[in-house]
Amino acid sequence: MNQQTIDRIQSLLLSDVTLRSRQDIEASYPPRGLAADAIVTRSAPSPTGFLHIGTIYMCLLNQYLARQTGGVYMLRIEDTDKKREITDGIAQIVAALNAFDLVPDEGVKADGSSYGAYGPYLQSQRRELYLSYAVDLLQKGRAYPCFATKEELDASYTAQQAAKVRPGYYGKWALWRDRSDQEIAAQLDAGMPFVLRFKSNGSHDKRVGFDDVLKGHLELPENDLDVPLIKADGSQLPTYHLAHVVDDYLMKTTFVLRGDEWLPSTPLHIELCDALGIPRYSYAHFAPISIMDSNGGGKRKLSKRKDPEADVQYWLNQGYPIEGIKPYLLGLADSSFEDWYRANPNKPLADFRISLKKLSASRAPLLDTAKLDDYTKEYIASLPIEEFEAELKHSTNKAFRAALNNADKQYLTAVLSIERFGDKRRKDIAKWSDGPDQYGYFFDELYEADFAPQIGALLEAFDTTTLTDVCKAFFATYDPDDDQPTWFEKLKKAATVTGFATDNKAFKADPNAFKGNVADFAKILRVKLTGKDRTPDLYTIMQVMGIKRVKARLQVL
RNA sequence: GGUCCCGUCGUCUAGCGGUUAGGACAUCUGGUUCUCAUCCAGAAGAUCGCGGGUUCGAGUCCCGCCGGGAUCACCA
Repeated sequence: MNQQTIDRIQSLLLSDVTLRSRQDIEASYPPRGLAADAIVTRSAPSPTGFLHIGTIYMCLLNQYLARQTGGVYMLRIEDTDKKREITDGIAQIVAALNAFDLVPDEGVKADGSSYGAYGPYLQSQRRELYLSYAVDLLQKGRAYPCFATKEELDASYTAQQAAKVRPGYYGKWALWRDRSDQEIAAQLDAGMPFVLRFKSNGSHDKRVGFDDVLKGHLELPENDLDVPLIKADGSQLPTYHLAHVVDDYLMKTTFVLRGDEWLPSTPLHIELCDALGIPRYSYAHFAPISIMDSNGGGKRKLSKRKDPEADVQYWLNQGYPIEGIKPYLLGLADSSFEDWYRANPNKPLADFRISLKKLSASRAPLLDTAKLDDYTKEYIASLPIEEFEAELKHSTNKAFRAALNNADKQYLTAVLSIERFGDKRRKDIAKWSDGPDQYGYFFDELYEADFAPQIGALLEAFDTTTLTDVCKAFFATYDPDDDQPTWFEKLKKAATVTGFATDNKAFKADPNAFKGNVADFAKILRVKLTGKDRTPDLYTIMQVMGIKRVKARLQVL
């Protein structure tokens, strides 16, 4: 292209922004003056859909690495694809980061406004910056306009497949790379839109080497693709590639931590850095969270489309406590976390230091619900009763919430105190949505509505007379003032009277001689009282419920 | 298909030339004078993807193969 053509392209690119010299721009992004080993990270999600659990994972990693080195952790919103953007995308991201205590040192707020000295942190507001660098490339002969239509590109791709060559816009397949000034002028005269492409000097047969922080020294084929730099969709916004290289340069990112799906495009980013004359980045490509395919397809990357689990909201809606999810994610990132967590139950999670060595060993962390449940059960069991109560009262189950709020304060405390102290705490709640099932039966309205209907099915092995006899025999001697051993002695006596075995050996020797054993006897009482066959200790339940309620539920009038 | 990454119990992993291949979660058994959970004790579970080398000796180093994953958009 001659200078005239170049200048014409430039003025088209700069139709509504003023060109800033790189010197001018770079002067307003001074060095950060941090210690040499301080890591500056950024996470750069795009507001294009629900918030991916992988995004939270990435932010967590970025925050830890920055914080533990006295560095800076930034949030940059990559809103360069206006077609896919959703309306409250940014607010969603910010809210989730808040909830997970991953608030960035610099970044954007829910309303999209930036905070921090290296902003703006919203890419759509940095357009003149990208355009200035794009023009720099254009003037240096490292960028050119491409007027190829979708159809032409598709045809090219088809031809490449037929010829069994590597697909892509490169070399002789780069349709507009070597067009004459006349041809370009003709398109421009006709007012055709163009995409500004990078003019690659690389060769697929040569290799670039670089040291990945996590994967070690890598030798990849050089980039030879003339990728789009500035879109032709009318937005004049950059593609990820240009944006990444420009932003991280200006924002002084020292550590580009990103999912390893980016590995193949790293040679391109290196070439872009070289073409722009800026230093190459330190890349840290980590393995993204994967999942076991429910259709027997084996392990694969979490998919936004196929896996509801990929959506952070999926976990939050079910009431998984964030304080339980976070340690789980930390364990995924660094396998030494589990030991640390156990050894330091009272230290804040922020005290843990993620080791790069361990992170690099984390190859394909699998989202394992059973293990997550273990973490969240442990967390919920460890909660002080006041917090436990407060969280349960946030339940999404309306009736349960009402029951808790209307309950007598003393009664509620007694209910929630069951097996919540000492070493043998109950660990049967993994998520807050489990609350109604575990505690609902203590409240009469819920017992009637949700639990009593189950009784028949649970006790179908016994005939009605037996059930009546059991309840009567037990209640005849029941005294709430009895201590636990006395209570149990009486229970055994009642069991004997109604034909149940109290000697398990005798029962096992001749089961037909009895209606059941003590366990069966207790089960009848348990199910009558709670509508469940799995509950905490029966004695305590009766103590908490009070004699009136016990009597009513055993239906002994 | 090209390119790259990866390959130790069901799952996540420890391992960094000599180990009875360790742990966690899950599973199972027994005990904790009532169920479940918890807790305690214990069990089972890995021919370290396969085949060749190098070495006195290989999960650990080298080569080949196989398998899985990622990527090849005006999406990030």
